[in-house]
Amino acid sequence: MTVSAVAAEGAAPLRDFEHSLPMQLLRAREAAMNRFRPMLRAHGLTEQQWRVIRVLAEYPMSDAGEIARRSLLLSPSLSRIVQTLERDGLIRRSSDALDQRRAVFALTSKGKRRYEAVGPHSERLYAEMAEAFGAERLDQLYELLSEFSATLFDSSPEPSI
Amino acid sequence: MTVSAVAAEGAAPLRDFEHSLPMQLLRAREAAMNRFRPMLRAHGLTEQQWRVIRVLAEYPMSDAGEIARRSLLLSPSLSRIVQTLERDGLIRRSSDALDQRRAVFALTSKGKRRYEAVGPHSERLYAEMAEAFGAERLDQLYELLSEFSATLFDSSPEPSI
DNA sequence: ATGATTTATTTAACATGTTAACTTTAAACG
DNA sequence: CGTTTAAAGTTAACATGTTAAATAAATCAT
Repeated sequence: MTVSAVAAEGAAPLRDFEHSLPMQLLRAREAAMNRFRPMLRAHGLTEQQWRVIRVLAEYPMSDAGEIARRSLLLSPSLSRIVQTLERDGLIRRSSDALDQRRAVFALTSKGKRRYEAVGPHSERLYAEMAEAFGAERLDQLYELLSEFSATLFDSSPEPSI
Repeated sequence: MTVSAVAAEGAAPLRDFEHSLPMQLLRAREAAMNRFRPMLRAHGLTEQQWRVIRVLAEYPMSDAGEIARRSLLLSPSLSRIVQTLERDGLIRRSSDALDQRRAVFALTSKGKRRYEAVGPHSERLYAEMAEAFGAERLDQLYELLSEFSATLFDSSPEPSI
């Protein structure tokens, strides 16, 4: 009997949650990130700081909302992270003249150098991961995950009306 | 060109990391947990506390190491969580007579009642999720994730020798 | 047995996750 | 216009994530 077959039976006892999809998602992400974190740490960055830096490398002058959305960070977390990155001289904030509520951010030259120093390592680890698992299966997994996220965001149980 | 095809080309620029597998894993997990967290919060539990309670419901008298492994929590996190759960009267700790380093934990009757109160809601949300995405695809995704984790844990770049 | 080493767990320190409340500025409305 | 409401960020408070160090008890090796 499959995992979801168990879940589909209303009368079944609680399925073994260690083998639930949310736990497998967590396990898979940990498996992936355990390869990246030591490298990032060696460059003085956390995983989340690196996500913010990458967003700003691709989309300079993003405001906080855009950075948060692209990096999958909640705004309170992002708010602290940009303070740290600014303190460390990796990013620079400037105020938007048209909307005083907004601040826009960009990498400093130090931030760009950091990005260029870390990037190749990130690429290498990703390529190793892709090779270990297989490119086709990686794509298949990626597609399934995309559809899963899209399905669940659409069918939200409590719409935020 | 596929995602991993981009990653496989050494000379390619940094792929769009928002569409990397680690980000999709994060997105998918958030999509799933956003359905569970409000319910857990209504019962006065965090996601991690609920994971610990479920382990103890299935495996009473587990020691900290076993709980940590089964709930995918690092031991420092678990150490704080069991303190909170003990303070709230949901679990009870007792010392192992054979190994004084270990403490073993079990649900109190209050903890069991909480488990029985939350369980059906958890089941229902999981079943809704399975129905929205489709049972077969859910199983397919689960299997791919299992293989992914197994592959990456095996081929660890820096063996902890 | 006793000193060295390993194992289990906790503590420390800092960063982030999560929800709620708050502040400030824009936009909407009368 | 002035008032109200909505939007963008920040702060607050507590919980967890992450790494390193510390503590204590068991095991190993003389």
